[in-house]
Amino acid sequence: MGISKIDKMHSLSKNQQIIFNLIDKSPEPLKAYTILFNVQKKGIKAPLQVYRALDKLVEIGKIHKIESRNAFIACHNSSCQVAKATAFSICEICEKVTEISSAGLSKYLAGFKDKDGMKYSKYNLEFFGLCKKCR
Amino acid sequence: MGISKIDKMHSLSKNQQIIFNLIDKSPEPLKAYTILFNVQKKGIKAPLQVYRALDKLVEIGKIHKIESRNAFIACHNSSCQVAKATAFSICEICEKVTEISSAGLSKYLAGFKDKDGMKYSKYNLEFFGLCKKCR
DNA sequence: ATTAAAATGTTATATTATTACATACTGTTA
DNA sequence: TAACAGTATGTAATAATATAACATTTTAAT
Repeated sequence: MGISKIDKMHSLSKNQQIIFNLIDKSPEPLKAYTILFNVQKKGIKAPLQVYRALDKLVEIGKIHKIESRNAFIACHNSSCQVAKATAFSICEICEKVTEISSAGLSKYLAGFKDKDGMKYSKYNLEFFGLCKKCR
Repeated sequence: MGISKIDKMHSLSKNQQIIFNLIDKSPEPLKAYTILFNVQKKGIKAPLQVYRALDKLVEIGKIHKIESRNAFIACHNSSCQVAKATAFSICEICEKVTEISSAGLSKYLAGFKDKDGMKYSKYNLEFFGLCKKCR
């Protein structure tokens, strides 16, 4: 992709860093209160502290919310600097969630216009099915 | 589309009918507790009665859940008999939600395979932007 | 009539998320 | 460096969303 634009430095605050680390090393999406439970030993005691950090991390694109599951996953799509174009596959048995990085898909959706010619600035797509292991 | 397959008759139960009617005539997505408030005069008193009807209505494709808003909208896409392929546009200012019926979009997504060749049995897509009125 | 599936009614509770308010930290610029 | 604005934190209370558990009734097909 040639020389990439320098990422805006979003140096994470203490709570943001703690919560991002937890989500980033988790193999599965984490729910807010699971996160809360896991960071209480680090001094984060209240739901609001978690939600505030989650909101910010979503805003800057470090994590994504899986809307159908009310859970959060670290961004694994290097091209996604902001939370504006997300796609996931979700296994309906084991609940494994994977972020989909498909240039074709993102190009198609970013260019999609509805019948009134309206284009959209963001989207979230969740695919459901059975993962390899569960079939 | 020629002679259509006879729809399986899902005659709605009393609670299902009451709740579907309310959602169907609403110009905007309704939340579960808004529904509850509005049907209490009809004898539906508890959240669970609402959620059970909602679950069934979603299952048979009469309504859809807008996941990012925790709200429910009647299906306005004649081709969608079951809740397996849904796409919406959502205005980030006025929160107007419209179901998108695009043959091209549904064909593209129904045929989408990820990089492992995996196909999915369902999807939900939510586009975000500003509607005509809000721009 | 019997029966299985679906739907209902009711209470209690679990889970997810926000409001309100006070305080502290960070980086910029006058 | 003082003042300021923007961001982040801490804390308590509460609002909003959703499900568990159990008893009963209705529906629709034998």
